[in-house]
This record gives sequence, structure tokens and C-alpha cells, in this order.
Amino acid sequence: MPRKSAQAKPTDTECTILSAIWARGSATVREVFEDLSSQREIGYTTVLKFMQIMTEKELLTRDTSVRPQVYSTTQSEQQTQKRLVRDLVDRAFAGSPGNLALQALSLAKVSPAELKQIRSLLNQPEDHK
Amino acid sequence: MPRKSAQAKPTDTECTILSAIWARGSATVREVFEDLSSQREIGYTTVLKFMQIMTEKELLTRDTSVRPQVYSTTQSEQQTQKRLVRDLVDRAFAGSPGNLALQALSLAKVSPAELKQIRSLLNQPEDHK
DNA sequence: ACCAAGACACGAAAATTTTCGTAATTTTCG
DNA sequence: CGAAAATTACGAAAATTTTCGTGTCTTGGT
Repeated sequence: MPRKSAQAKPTDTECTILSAIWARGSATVREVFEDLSSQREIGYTTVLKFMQIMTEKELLTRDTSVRPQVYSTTQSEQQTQKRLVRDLVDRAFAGSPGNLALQALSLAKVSPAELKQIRSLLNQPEDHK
Repeated sequence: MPRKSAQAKPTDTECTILSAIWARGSATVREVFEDLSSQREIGYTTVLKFMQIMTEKELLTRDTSVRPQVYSTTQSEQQTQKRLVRDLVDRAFAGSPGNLALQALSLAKVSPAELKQIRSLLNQPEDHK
């Protein structure tokens, strides 16, 4: 059977939900709901439904042995972020990740710790993939 | 009348179209159609319709005095990219642009010229906005 | 001037994403 | 135990994005 060709990128709201779960490690519907609520108007069952659908899509898994159920992501934060970045680079940065990085860095407030990481990344001869 | 509160981010396909126009400076429907066609299956009138809608949304303007009509973007490439980056940072990078930059840089093939730009950006004490 | 080819306008359907009401189930606790 | 509160399942509508067919208009060539 044909596996999902290239794995679809999560939608906007799905990304927001993934973020909330990343920040907590794992989370209940209510916890995610409260996080999203603080950003914008949204109903509890809307969030619930999203998380159910995301579970079907295998973006999330849940532990049904506990109440309330606890959800976790199936893909690592980095993996997902990488996919999102690649998509954006291809779609709006003419395939140039450096240009995206540049835009991100000129966006202001990059913490000193991050700057350090970036510098060290730049200084190694690297050839990752 | 209420102006669009925060300006919606262009949709995925819209971004692809904007990219095609950026690369050319300005473009006709046929030119954009050919660019998109090389990436994926899509109909000519689909592209046309998109560009008409984008014109309504004021993402594009067109010169109707020439045939075929020539379309240009209303927002600069950088402006739009900045909005896209900001959105992604907020949505999936916990508000940390440095982290996004890091992911982009570890994505491989960043040209030497870009590296140079990035280094010089990092070395100035700056505080842009 | 005429006709074929290309360009454009328009409307609407298809597909996807987002929304939530309602009902059923489970848990809490008085 | 029983009732209220919280949680979950389900179905479907609303909103948005993507798709294109069809018909009209313009242009280039003979």
C-alpha cells in the first residue's frame, strides 16, 4: 500500500497545538485549550476535535488508560520544525535556507545563547544533511 | 471602514505565485503558469483565477494597458517574507527566531555568500526592529 | 476582414480546514 | 449511592482554499 508520499505539513492550527504540547512534553485537551484560549477565541470541543483528528492522522498519540487522556506528539519537535522550514524555504525563499535564516535573525531579539549556538554552527566546517 | 486588522498571511499557493513573480520582477499569467506547472500539475485558468483573487486582495496589481497583462506584487519580497517568518516563529518556534535560524542553517547547503552575510550580521551589535 | 489562438471574466464546484452543538460516558464528591 | 461536573464521541455546518469549465473578448496572421 502506498505510504503517504511526502507527509503533509501540519496546518496552521495543528502547528499551534503541536507547539503547546512540545512546551509541556505532553498535555491534556484542557491544557492545550487553555494555552490556545490565551491567544485567541476558540471552543473547548474545537480543540478536542482537532486533537482527535490529529490522532487519526498520527500526528499525536494518546494514553487512554488515564483520565483525562494525555496526548503526545509522534514526531519530534525538531523533525516537524525541519519540515516546516523546508516547506517555507521552497515556497517563499527560492530554496535558499540562508536567506530565511537572515530574515529570521534580522527579526530582532535573538537571545545571546542562541547567537552563541549560531556562531558555533557557522564556525564548524560542517556538512550535515 | 475597518482596515484589515493585521493583514492575513498569503496562503500556500499564493506564496508560490508571489515567489514566481519575485523571481521575474513582474510576470504574466502564462509565465507564472509555466513556472508552477514545472513544479506540479495545475490548470492555466486556476492560476489566472488565483492572480485575479490576489489582485482583489491587493497582493498584486496589474497593468491592464498591455497584452497580456503584467502583474506585480504590492508588497516587497522582504516585507512578505518577514511576515511569513514571524508567523512561523510564533506558531512553531515558541517565538524564538534564533531557533528558526538555527534550523534553517542546519538544513544544509547555505551558500558561502550567505554565510558571509550572516556572519557580518552577527558581528554588528545592531538592534533593528 | 476573418479566423484561429491566446487571454480574460465569471461562476460555481470540490477539497480542505476550522468550527461547534449535542449526546454519551466517566469521574468527583457530598 | 446519586447528581453535577468534566471528559469524550460524533456528526455536521461554516469558512476558507483550491480547482476548473465555459463563454467572451482580443490579437496576430493571411
